Amino acid sequence: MSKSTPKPRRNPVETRERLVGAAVRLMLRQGYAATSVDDICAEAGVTKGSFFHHFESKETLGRAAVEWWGAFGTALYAEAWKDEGLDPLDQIRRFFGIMIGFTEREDEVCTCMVGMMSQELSQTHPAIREECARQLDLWTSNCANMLAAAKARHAPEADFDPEAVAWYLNSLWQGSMLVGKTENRPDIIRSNLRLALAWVEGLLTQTRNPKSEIRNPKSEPET
Amino acid sequence: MSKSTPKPRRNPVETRERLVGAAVRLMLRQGYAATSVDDICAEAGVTKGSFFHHFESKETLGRAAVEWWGAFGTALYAEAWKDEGLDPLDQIRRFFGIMIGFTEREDEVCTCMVGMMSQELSQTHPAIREECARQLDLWTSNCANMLAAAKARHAPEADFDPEAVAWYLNSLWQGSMLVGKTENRPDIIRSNLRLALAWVEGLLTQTRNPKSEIRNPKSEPET
DNA sequence: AATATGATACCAACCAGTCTGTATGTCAAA
DNA sequence: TTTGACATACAGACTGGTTGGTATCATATT
Repeated sequence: MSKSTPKPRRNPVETRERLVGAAVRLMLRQGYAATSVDDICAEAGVTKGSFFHHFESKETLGRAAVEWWGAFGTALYAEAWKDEGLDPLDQIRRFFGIMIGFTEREDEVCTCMVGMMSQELSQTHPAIREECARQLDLWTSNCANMLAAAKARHAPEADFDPEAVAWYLNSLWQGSMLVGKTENRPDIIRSNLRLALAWVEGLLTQTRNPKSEIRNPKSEPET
Repeated sequence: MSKSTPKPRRNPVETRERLVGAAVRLMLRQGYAATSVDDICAEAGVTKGSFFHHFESKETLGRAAVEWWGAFGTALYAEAWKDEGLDPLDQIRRFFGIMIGFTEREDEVCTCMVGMMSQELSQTHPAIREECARQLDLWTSNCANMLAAAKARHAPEADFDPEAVAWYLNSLWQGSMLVGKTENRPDIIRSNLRLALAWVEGLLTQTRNPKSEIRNPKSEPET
């Protein structure tokens, strides 16, 4: 126990983490462009030389910040699907519970790094846009898997496409955080999530779609 | 007819419009912070002296740009409710049709000034956040009115709160544009809108909610 | 003449990124 | 175990360019 890392002056791993953490904190509040490299260095307690030793550019750090947020989210959601044997519908319920919990943190605005960075940068910083897209893909495929499993178990006859529903829920979640932040009303987010969960539960108790003039359209991905 | 404004060199109204238009075009692409006053002046073909004659600051112009976008949107949606006698459910269908149309414009990214500005600035520029909130309020109350009218006419017994559903749809719309832009897949937006319309139609053909364990929660606005 | 517009030059602060130098840790040879 | 060469990690002054905003002056419209 004499060798328990006695606070070395140099700690490249920690320095990197501090920079990424500072970037997440500042950019989550101010956005990307309004956050200067100097701001980040000051927040992290690190100098500029160090910054550019670890990251080749501000954009590179931006990407790393989005990645960090993705890992953070994945860890949060993991609670929902950690139990192997759990009924997928209950997993979905937990999934919604986690999101609702995220709106209930004190003194923390309910917002998403991926949504913020993509909204601000998707048309000018392709590398960051791609990283954001990767994170959305991840969320959606996890969600679609739960939906597909729940459908197989509870309503194999139901007429919905798990992936389309997953994109729908992802969009609703992102938009809810945006609206909640704009209106300063996290209760809207919770209300939206409850309506969406009820809808999903409805989809999964449907044995045969009763009368749907409107059909679920085939998706048409372009380029 | 001799006095039909023979192209005066000075035209404060037009100058103002050119500046607002330039700001909308540039900020819609690059965001607020990344768009400089010089950029805007160049795009508008106007000099800086003129800029600061018409707007006291960049932030003031930002607000004006959000207002402009709101008016632009209102004009678009007006198509849905211009016919006095139209069945409110058909108004809603038109409403969705207008949004779908908005995703189908060629060479134009489907995005929203209000969502962009609010996402980037809501925590640092209160005045702009408030203007964005005003625009969302407008959209939502128009939408809620249609829903309430449709409910009164088609399903007075139905168990849903028009305002909550309107916020839900607003969130879905905003989030869909965000996700569609991130993924470069406008088809996701359309798919989401179709699912949402089907859901709304379902709500309105509901005579008595069949079995709803999950109830529509009372909203709890804070501060 | 008075005022509303617009043009131009200019400013101090700030920007991302570079450069040069120094401190620290590592590892192999002695 | 000591030494010393070397790569990594960090410090901070500096640079060329840009930022939002101002001061001043010119001209058009009333």
